[in-house]
Amino acid sequence: MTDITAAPTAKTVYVMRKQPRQRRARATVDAILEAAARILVASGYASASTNRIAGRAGVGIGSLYEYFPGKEAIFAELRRREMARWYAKLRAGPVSGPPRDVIAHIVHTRIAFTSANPALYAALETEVPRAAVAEMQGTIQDDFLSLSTAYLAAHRDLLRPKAPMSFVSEFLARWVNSTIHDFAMHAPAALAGEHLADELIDAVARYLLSTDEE
Amino acid sequence: MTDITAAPTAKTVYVMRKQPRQRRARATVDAILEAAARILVASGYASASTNRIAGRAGVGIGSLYEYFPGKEAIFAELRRREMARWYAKLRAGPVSGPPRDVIAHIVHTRIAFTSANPALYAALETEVPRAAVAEMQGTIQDDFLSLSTAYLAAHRDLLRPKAPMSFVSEFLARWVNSTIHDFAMHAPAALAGEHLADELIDAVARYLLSTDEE
DNA sequence: CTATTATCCGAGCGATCACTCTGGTTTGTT
DNA sequence: AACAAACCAGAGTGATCGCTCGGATAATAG
Repeated sequence: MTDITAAPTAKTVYVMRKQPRQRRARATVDAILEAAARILVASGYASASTNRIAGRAGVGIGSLYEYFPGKEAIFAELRRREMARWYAKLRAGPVSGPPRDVIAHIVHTRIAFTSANPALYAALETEVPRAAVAEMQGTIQDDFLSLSTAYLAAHRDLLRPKAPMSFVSEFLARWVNSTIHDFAMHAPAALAGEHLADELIDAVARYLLSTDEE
Repeated sequence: MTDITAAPTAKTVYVMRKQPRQRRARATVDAILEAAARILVASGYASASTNRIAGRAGVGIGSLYEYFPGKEAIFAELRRREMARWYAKLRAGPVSGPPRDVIAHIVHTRIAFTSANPALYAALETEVPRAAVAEMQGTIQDDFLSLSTAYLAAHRDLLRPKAPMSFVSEFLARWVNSTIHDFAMHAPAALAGEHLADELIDAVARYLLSTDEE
């Protein structure tokens, strides 16, 4: 006599069971992740069953569960790797220097990251339940934020907004990030054009700095 | 001999099968939608099965399928109703007049809408697969955009940006919308404060208008 | 009151799901 | 060569899923 209105007990484990040690095993994991990405893009999260992923990857279902405790963990790992790629690129550019250059670098990097594999990015952001990646937003996203905060603090004298520095920093990070994200979702064609980057950089600069030139 | 790697045939019908005609039936539909919302918020989209929704709503599973062709249609309808509420509020305020007033009205309305039922809003936006609501983005969202476009065109002489008007309009709509959305998702506490609205209005005004005052 | 239409119900069906378990194969070590 | 550890495989299991169908009940029309 089970109560159908009750919530099923969730396990919520989003970490890999173990890391592959041999080259062969690393290839297996990569194949699983690639298959998961392909199915996700083509058919959505709901139809990306573990059996189907394993089948497409050319590995046994047992091998899949050797490394991943469940379906969510696969996509969490997929997203983790994508994010790491972005953050590396972000760190590679000018993270200190004239504000306009830093702003431009961040905007361009963010757009480039989104454009690299638009379909996968969109699917990861919209199809995969947020719970599966909630933990990760406490790592990389926070790093991004603290980077922004540190930069602003170092250039405090140039800044116009009189709201608390901590808020301005968060406001900027979310603004840039979410706007590009929104374009990527609903108007991906605009990512390739020049207007988006130009206007965004312009808007941020006008908000952040006192208007002196021109 | 079925191919496990193949995608299952999707039906993709997101419209109600029929509208309830009697009062009794309208109550049934409302109960279903409310139960769906509650379960979605409490346990997520994945565990919001049709059987569970019907059970929680206190109606037979057969009644549910009398009005909805499937699970997705329920949440599509739920979202449709939420959106209609927002758009009505938007139209109720000053949609013409001094730019700063209009900007402020849009920002405040948008924040208020998100704050009305934060948990439901968040769940609808993050848990429900986008495919289930893609069609709707062609109706209300477009209305919002055309409203914005019309206003800008009417005040062309005041505007500073030299990018094409059509782009500026889209840029603004996405910027405001996505920024508030992002705060609602990841830092809902900030919605209640004054900084978000103030800084957002300020940033938009500085971007859109020539800096004269101060 | 009768006929018709609208509404409601829930047992149960076929499909699919996530995941386990047992046993075989490859790789590395000594 | 001998052994252990890492890796791979996939048939099968129990649970759950979305959804149908046939018939009961209530509202409305004539």
